[in-house]
Amino acid sequence: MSSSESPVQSNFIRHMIAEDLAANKNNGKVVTRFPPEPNGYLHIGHAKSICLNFTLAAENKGCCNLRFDDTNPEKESIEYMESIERDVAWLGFAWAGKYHASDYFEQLYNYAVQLIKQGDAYVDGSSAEQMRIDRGTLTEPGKASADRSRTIEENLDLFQRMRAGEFADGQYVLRAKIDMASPNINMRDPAIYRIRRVHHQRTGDAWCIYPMYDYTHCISDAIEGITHSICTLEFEDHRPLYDWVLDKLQTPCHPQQIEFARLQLEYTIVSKRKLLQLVTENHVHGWDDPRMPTISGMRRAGFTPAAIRDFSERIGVTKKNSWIEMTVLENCIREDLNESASRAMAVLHPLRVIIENWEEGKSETYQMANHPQKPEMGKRDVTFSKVILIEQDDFMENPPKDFKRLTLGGEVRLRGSYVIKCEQVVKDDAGNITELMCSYDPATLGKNPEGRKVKGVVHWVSEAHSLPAELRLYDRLFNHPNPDTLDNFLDAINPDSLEVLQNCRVEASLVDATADIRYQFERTGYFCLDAVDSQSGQLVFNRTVTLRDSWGK
RNA sequence: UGGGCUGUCGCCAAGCGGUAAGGCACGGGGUUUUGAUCUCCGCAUACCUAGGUUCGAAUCCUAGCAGCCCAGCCA
Repeated sequence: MSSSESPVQSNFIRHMIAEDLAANKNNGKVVTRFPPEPNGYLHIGHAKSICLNFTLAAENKGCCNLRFDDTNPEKESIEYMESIERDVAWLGFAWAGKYHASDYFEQLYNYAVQLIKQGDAYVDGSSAEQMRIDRGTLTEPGKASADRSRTIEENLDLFQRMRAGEFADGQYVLRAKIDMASPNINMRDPAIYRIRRVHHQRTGDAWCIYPMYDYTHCISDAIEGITHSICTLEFEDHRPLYDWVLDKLQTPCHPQQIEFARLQLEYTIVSKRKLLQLVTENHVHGWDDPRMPTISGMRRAGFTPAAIRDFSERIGVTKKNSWIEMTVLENCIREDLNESASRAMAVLHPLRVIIENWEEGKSETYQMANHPQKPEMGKRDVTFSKVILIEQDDFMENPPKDFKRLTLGGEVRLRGSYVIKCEQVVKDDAGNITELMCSYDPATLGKNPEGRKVKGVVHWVSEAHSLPAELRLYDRLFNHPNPDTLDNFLDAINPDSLEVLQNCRVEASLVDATADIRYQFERTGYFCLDAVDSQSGQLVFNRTVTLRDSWGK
């Protein structure tokens, strides 16, 4: 991990683990797991969980497993599993073991049989609708199903026949026998197995009954010897069930479930359902669209694993629902890229500048530092010639008072090159500025002009020595801080979340750009080559984030 | 109105009875051939509220108030 990452700070889970270690609980071991359901792509919220689980294990000389919670084949797929593995690895983490809840289906079945034998589970023929009614409400206790008193023998027989496929989907369900009057609704005899004739991506058609999350998760944790089972707040009410199952069974161990608040980031959504909707309804161009808060989208946008890890550490871990401002994430990527990105020059909206007193056909090539504070990052060639391109808004005829760039009759420094002075503005019939006629001061290459101060610095490329490129400028996908609070989150989509600039010109050194090299296009932002659409001769760059701008363009 | 959880600066967050860390944001100064970076300074007599215990309370007790989660054969 890069040294730019923040030092670790205390949080309640670190405290708990430290106490467990001090008490020699779990023989001093720390084993965690990241347990995604493969029903979508990983997003920034998952990154928080991934970083938490892997980091906690690593800093305590423990290990962390990757476990797919694949108990609902209706929504899951191999494509999602592959993307998840790719993203976790990309974030920089190595799992100790890669498991699937489906690896445990046989054991899970045997444990269920055990529960039935103990009188702790029963087969219920109630319809889903009836079960819902019998469950009661938040303020009223539930009612027992008639099947609750079925004998153990009958339950055993029925459950075995459920597995054998003798019944229709939904005809029976296996329920834990706990307490229909519990104030905690999760304890009112929750279903732990359902009949579903769905092809499973890993077990094929071997099973027609599938275990439910609450029953599966705790046992999977126990089988893997997980010590600290970290999950999000909404599972807090499920902890009594987690513990109940493990208390009833002779599992290898009894992990401790710990809940923390999931990430909520302003101006984004992390609901898998909504993310999927953005993709299927083409509001974005796929799961890896750089505007998506998915790991794959952020990767394509140019985010670095180190920045995401740093972000996860900075936002902290608590049980408090909170909203993180976008600036925190932006600051993380800027901080990392400022250190590591090579500088280059790119002109987004070109304006021709003719250097009148420069000899026709002559060119000069300089070496420019790839990083102003890091000479070890080397240099690159940049060529200057008679016709150069600067940014349109780096010139103003009627500038505001604090304008530091080029004006008619004014001077400006061309970054890494000469100071030029604007002598004349050339316009077309419509009054649009088409060209600037300028002069250069030959005494200003590598040194300041004598007797006067030039405060503005502007980036540029030589028209003849630059390359055409498409630049994609991304802005936040939503223009509302919390789209989820709207009746329709799609109403919050920012119509200007993507601006495609087709006529950009970038310096020649960028022919060698690859998607994994990050650049700072000086004065405009951090960019990287688009991994999907860029081709040699047709460069496409994605803007990761702008530079901080205290002047406010 | 059942149960669970949470409440420290605009946004995060440390703090665990000894007198409010840090980050982001914001405001101001300096350096600068990126209006970037870097750097310096400022930014909660105050910890949801009200009582109480204590020499001393954000930390303990009591009572309120506010917010979040739970009634899938989803996870």
